[in-house]
Amino acid sequence: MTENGPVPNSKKTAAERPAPERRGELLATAAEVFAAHGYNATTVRRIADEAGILAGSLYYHFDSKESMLDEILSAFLDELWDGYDAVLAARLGPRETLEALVTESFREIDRHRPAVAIYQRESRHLALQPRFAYLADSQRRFEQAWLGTLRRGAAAGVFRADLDVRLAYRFVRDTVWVAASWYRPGGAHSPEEIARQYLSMVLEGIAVRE
Amino acid sequence: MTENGPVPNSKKTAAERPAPERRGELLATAAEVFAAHGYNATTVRRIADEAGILAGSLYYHFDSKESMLDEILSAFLDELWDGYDAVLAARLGPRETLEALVTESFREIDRHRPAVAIYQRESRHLALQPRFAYLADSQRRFEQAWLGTLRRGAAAGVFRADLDVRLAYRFVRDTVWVAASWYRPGGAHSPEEIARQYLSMVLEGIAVRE
DNA sequence: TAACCTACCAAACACTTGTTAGGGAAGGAT
DNA sequence: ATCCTTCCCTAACAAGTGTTTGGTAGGTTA
Repeated sequence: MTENGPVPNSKKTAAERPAPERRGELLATAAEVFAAHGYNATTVRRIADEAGILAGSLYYHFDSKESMLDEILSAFLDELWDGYDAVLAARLGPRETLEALVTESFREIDRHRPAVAIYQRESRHLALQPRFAYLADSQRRFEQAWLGTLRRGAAAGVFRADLDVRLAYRFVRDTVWVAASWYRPGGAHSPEEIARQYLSMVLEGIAVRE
Repeated sequence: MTENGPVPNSKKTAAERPAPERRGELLATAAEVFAAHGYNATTVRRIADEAGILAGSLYYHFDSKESMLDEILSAFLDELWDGYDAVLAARLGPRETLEALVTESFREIDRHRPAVAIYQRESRHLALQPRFAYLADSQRRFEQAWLGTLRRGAAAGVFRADLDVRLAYRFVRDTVWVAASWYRPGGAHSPEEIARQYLSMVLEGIAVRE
């Protein structure tokens, strides 16, 4: 029955994968626990507890703890790039592209907060494993999109040219994504409102102009 | 000899503590490994490997893995507050206080990069444990210092008053401290240079003024 | 009724974890 | 020569880890 003897990390094909509704619920609770306590500190028994089942029962739905993490992260990145690609395909000006990317990012944080938190915490060392190589790919594309926009803007005279572009890139990137560590859906501000204020700070600064 | 039978987390007194030079080296390598892989994912055998000794030998110098973490974090926070308190005691204007706090923060990142990285990754859930209650205290003082400065500046008309102050606080705080995740000592920019550019972005924005 | 599928449980497996106990080599002090 | 201190090793322990195996209640299909 199980022919995956010596082969590690064998993914089940879509055909033999069980009905997806329950999977989704379990992945959601797993993501929540991963985000709260970190991947390594999270035991499969804890996830199962939270879901109201026993640890072994998780293995009816998933190959391994690692494959849960894999599915959470790749689902998030797939959706993220759907949004980013739509923005980039519109070929707006640099400033409008930046605004759209920031807004889109906050929407993703709103929809995938646990996944974003996990990504931030674990992606650096996960990207070294072959299984999670797509994290490194994604990071490259990410840098390309943001850095390119900033460079275009500096060349076009809409962004300041006296700044180190890579510093500015990390500045904008970090500013946006660390929000996942404190953002709580259903809070006082909508994602769009947060994006508006963040953009105002990043673009205009917090100092009063004289 | 060891009278710490049922008492958990018993700290050794300064008198019975061994010579501090070796401790310092071991703490430095432990901090490096913690920062790279996360506290929970780091095994004491890994730390010992990196130090060229065996796992059990660590327990000649330290009570437990947790006490290593404790010492790393509290040493960092002690030094951080030495610097912050000096800045706050100077009673500068809001803008100058902000500039001094940011510059001081980047200096701390330069000197305690691993500790800062660990702090960011683990402080949230560590603060819940009684042993690490000082993390929560520190975070309260931290918020007080920064939020107070921003509020003073908004009232004095040097910072924009149309922004949500708490959003601005998190904005400034995060932009500064996440730098620890990519900063490498001895890189192209000195801490002061990075602080200068970050302050320029935070205060004036990255957009060109018309 | 019989066969089957889904989603779970109960119990164990091999392994890794932080930690401890006892010992010993090197070197300085007495 | 003896003692003491420092620093480490060897070898094990108990608890916790991810995972597997075989079984089973309950519903659906034939």
